[in-house]
Parts: sequence; C-alpha cells; structure tokens
Amino acid sequence: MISTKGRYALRVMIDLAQQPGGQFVPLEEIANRQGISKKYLEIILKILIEKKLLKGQRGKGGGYMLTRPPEEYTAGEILELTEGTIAAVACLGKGAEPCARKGSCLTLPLWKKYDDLTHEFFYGITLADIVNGNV
Amino acid sequence: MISTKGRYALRVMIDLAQQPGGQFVPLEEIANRQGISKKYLEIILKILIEKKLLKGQRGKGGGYMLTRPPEEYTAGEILELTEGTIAAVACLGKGAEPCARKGSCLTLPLWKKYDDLTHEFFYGITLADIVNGNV
DNA sequence: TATTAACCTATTGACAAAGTAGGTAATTAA
DNA sequence: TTAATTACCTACTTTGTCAATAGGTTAATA
Repeated sequence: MISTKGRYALRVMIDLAQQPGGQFVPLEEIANRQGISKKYLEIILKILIEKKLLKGQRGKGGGYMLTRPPEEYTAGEILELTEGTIAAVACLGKGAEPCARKGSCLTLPLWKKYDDLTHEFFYGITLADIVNGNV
Repeated sequence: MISTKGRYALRVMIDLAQQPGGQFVPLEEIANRQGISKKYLEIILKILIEKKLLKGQRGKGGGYMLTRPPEEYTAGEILELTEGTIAAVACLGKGAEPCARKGSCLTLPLWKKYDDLTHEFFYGITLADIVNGNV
C-alpha cells in the first residue's frame, strides 16, 4: 500500500505543476493548500530534492520549484523514489535478497505479472496528464 | 504491499489444491512443504476457515481441506480476505472514512483506476490457473 | 541587520507485522 | 478406556516502520 510519503509527494508535485513556472514557491504555501503539516512536508521535500525532482532556494523569495516541465515527470518515478519501491511483494522490491523458493514458486509469475502491470501503469502517466485531467 | 499473511495464504491454498481432493491434510505437512512455521500458519488457516475457504477436522486423520474446487477460488478473494483489503491507498480501502478532499483531489482518479486494474487482475486469476501454470 | 525561508539532527508515539508459547478440545486407533 | 493425533484457542513478544514533532542552523534578500 502506498504510504502518505508517496501520496503527499505526488500531491506536492502536482501542486507545483499548477503554479506559474520559473518561480519559487515557499513550503508554507504548499502546506496550507494541501493541508499537510509543514514539518512533515519538509521531510518529503528533502527526498524530492535529493532525487533531483525539485530544487530549493533559501532566504526571502525562496522556496521550491520543479526542475523539469510537468510532462517529463511520471507518477511512477515520483512514487518509486519516495516510497523506495512500488513492488507488491518483498521479493520483487529493489535490493531484495534472493528467495530460496524462487525456482519452484508458483506464485512468483503472478507477482511478476502484477509488478509489470503496476510499473506500466504508473510510468505511463505524467504529471501533466494528472494536472490536465487526462486520468 | 502484500504481507506474508496474504502471500502465505495463497501458497497454502495452492498447496492444498495440489493434493488429492476429498481428504484432510495435516497442518504439519503443509508447513514442512512450504517452509512456514507451524504456529504462524495456524493463524492464517484460522482466517481461511472463518472465511469458509477451508474446512478443518480434528483428531487423527484430520487436517485441512478445500471447500470448493480450485477453479472456484480467485487470487483476489484469497488475498482480500486475508489482507483485509488490496487497495493501494487508504482512502479506497474497505470501511475507509470519507476523505475531505475527495471532491477536489486530482490524485483520486489515478488511485481509482489503479484500484480497478488491481481488482480485475487478481479476481481474474483462479487457483486452478496458478496450479496449472496458466499464469 | 532584520526577516524570510530552506536545511539539518534528533526524538516520539502509535501501530502492525511476524512470530512464539503454552494450553484445551475433539477424533481416532490400539 | 487410554494414548496418540491434530485442530483450535488465548495471550504475549519482538521488531520495525509510519507519521509526525521539536528545536536549532545556514543562506539569501530587503
């Protein structure tokens, strides 16, 4: 299940995509609009900056800004970078230790198929799609 | 993410579907074959019995047995009954309290679409499909 | 120099996941 | 009738993550 981290991250990115581009938006504005605690948002924005999805600027007139146009972000990218993984089962997660039953596991094909489906779905949707109501 | 509860439940159901029908299989056998602790399996089997997916019989010659033919169980049913829900986000889970942002949430359509996709996928696969390698 | 606003480290409380422990009740075979 | 078998039941523990809070530091601007 997608946690608040990923869900809030997506909402923040959408929020920023809806603001006039090329200028910084303070955290406080985003937090107020989205109804999310400022302190908690900080943590999420920090991740998004580390992953180069956003850039930040300190001091007066500072805030946060997208680093690319909205059509160049996918929902999959945002979710995977904030959640760590979007795999449905642990054995398919990033950096999972190899499962001993791998060769004989009858459920593995099922999880693999679902995993592919999930990735195709979320990586096929851009921020622009969401903002423009094409989803 | 699907927890061990749901994943083990699915494996147990598959295991039973692979045994000769019409006779009880002791928990110990299942646990040994699947490499799952007996005590933990008990908890999972208890749920499966409450939900009528299995029946149990005590005493010598007792054990667990499917209540229907394998083609009449879906993966979705097994996962949803053991996990509680297979929704990707809390606001779509079973018995979720209504979200205040529901009307204006741009991410809701995304989650809803993924939720539909997920349900279609798992409810479209039967135990028989899995056992017969059709997945 | 005061204000704004991002950045940083640490801590907390609540909860669930995953599993353990030890006993009780029912069924069958000797 | 007794012993063996096996499901069933209640309670506990351990570990970890989620979600958030608290309080301070650095950088940029007016």
